[in-house]
Amino acid sequence: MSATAINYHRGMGRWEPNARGRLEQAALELYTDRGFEQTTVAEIARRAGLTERTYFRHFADKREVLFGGGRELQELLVTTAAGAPESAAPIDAAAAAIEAAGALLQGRREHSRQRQAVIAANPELQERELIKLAAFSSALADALRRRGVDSPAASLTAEIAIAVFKTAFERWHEETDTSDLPQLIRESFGELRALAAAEP
Amino acid sequence: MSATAINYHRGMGRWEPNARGRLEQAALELYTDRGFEQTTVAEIARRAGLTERTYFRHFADKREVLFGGGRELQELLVTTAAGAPESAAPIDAAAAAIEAAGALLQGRREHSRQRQAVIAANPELQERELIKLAAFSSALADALRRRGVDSPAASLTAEIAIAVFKTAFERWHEETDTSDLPQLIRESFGELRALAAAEP
DNA sequence: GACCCCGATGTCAGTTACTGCCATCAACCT
DNA sequence: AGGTTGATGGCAGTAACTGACATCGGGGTC
Repeated sequence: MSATAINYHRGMGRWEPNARGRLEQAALELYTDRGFEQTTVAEIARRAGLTERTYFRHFADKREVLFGGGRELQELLVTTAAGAPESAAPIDAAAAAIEAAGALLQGRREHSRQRQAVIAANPELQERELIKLAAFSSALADALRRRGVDSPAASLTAEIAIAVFKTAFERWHEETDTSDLPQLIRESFGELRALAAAEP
Repeated sequence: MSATAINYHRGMGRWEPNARGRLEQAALELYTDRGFEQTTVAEIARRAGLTERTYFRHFADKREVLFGGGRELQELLVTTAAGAPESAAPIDAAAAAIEAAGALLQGRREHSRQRQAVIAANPELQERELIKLAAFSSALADALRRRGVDSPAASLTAEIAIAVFKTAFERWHEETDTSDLPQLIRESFGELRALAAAEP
């Protein structure tokens, strides 16, 4: 196992490297230009220098090509929640996890915005987005349970944390100037406390 | 416009009446018995005494046949939220709406359980369920805004209300005895206040 | 009652997402 | 040198969905 990584120069191997990444970029471009429905998988593959059959070896379906980054985000959520101080209340551990995820996204603002514009234009893509968020919620709830939180409370806390994230994320994309996503998340959690505490 | 309804006896018209309802029932049966993926739209249509093409005139796709009842529920949510006392806080108006929806579902417990079992067994159906819930959330948020609630607060409150509904709905299906969904919803809203108010 | 229109359905052809199976061939291992 | 592996291509097949046109009983018009 000497220096195997040496072989990964452009064109050194039998195929161009990073086929997956090329597919993701080609898809985002085509979905942006023509729209999701007006794009065929064959076109995406052709632009990436591959065939349709190979596309489906990298992604389960036509939508999944936009959602590859989810795993990374989910792991960050889970590890951050798990790493919160023992003394932190469930909602605060969840808030810390959401903030960390926000900090990660802060770096890729333009990419995130372009991707979100594509998703906003198509209900099928919104469905996929929602089930990914539900998976985040489920993973976060598991992390809270590992902290000793009661099971239904963990589910509810995680759902609420994701709901807060959604509203902050939306605001972040709406704002024209370079705004700070973690800051927006903190503000939204503040709103949450006010709303839930409200007595008529 | 004399008694036109008289014509709606079984077999009196050119076609059997209630084609839509027959499709819904046939689909639920087949999805329950063989599973969603193992059922074709042609089979559903055949069991309902119709053709595949006619199925797609009643429902936009293979999944939608399970989600016809959504409009009714959404209207109840909106009208209940709108009808809450002016003095009620946003979260309380939302809670009242969710409770009313729960009361409606309480009547169809067995049907709801069978439907939910089918959905739980298939990710594509879960995606559709999630986007329907998101639509409920959006409609509820609009109703709150019409009450004068600040726009982001309305979104967040509605999202939280739906999250509470989801956890209560899940518990309702898990319990073996005949439990009361509105009661479970009230309990879950109580939990919410405790969680959001928690200070470490 | 002859006529006509309408609306729900049927028929058929076509596109496209997705899958299974087998072939290819450069890199790697022994 | 020879066998193995892994990413790819090619090809045929299924099933979801769509558009265009045909059918025909019911209800209204005159």
